[in-house]
Amino acid sequence: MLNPDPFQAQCPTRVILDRIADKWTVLLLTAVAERPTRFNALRRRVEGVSQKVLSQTLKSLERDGLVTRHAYPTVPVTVEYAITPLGASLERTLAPLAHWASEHIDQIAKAQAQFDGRKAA
Amino acid sequence: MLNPDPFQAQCPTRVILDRIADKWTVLLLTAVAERPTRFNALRRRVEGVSQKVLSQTLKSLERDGLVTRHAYPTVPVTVEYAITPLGASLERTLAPLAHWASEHIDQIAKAQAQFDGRKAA
DNA sequence: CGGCATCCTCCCCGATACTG
DNA sequence: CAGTATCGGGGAGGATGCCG
Repeated sequence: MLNPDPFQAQCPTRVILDRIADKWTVLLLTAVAERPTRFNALRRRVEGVSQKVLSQTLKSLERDGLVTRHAYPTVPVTVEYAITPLGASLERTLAPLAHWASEHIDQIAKAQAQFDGRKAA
Repeated sequence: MLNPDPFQAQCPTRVILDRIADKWTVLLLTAVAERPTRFNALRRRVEGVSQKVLSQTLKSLERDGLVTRHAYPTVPVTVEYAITPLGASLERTLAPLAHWASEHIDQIAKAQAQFDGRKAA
């Protein structure tokens, strides 16, 4: 069993955090959770993600069992990514963060302005 | 008002995610939320964080109004970091992630092993 | 359409040394 | 004790080109 202390390197919290705390993972998990989506549709949906990073991120999401990848033998090939039950449960625990963000973004901006103002003064 | 679509670059979700989705921010927020803590105590509590990155991360947490920094004029100086109400509310929305992590870490490990097994085969 | 390979750049982060 | 300054490596991630 892993060390449960959330501040030790090998505890579950740290391991999960190291996996999802990057620029795109949470965003893509959320996007795929909405509905099954094809590669390029995902690329258009999530503004700013490059093809390479999208591919990489989806692959590690697949590896972790959070999304599935299904290739249909059409011409040209169609690839659809979908959420798994495991991924959906993670997405549900992350969803409140989006709500928190919209409700508190103004407070953050205000705090930053105050902090920067004190520095300049 | 900011764009509420969570997949556009300037929406609150993206802004917040860009701020907290790094290696140490969530961890330090959680640690400080437990109790007010001094710099070196924090450093010992959170295994593996370097002095420089701890200092940087605390400063940006302070800038965002998520933690406070209070210096006591002792000799040598004592500096204590504490959570703010804003920081506490963020920490509460992040806390379920730690629970999710301990409950599902085994499933993730299993999915990874299966994925890697298929690749090798 | 959905990738992989390659190259390259930036900046995150660690190590070390020094300061009030 | 609580930082700042400096240096440097490595990896994340962007741009481009090619392929099934």
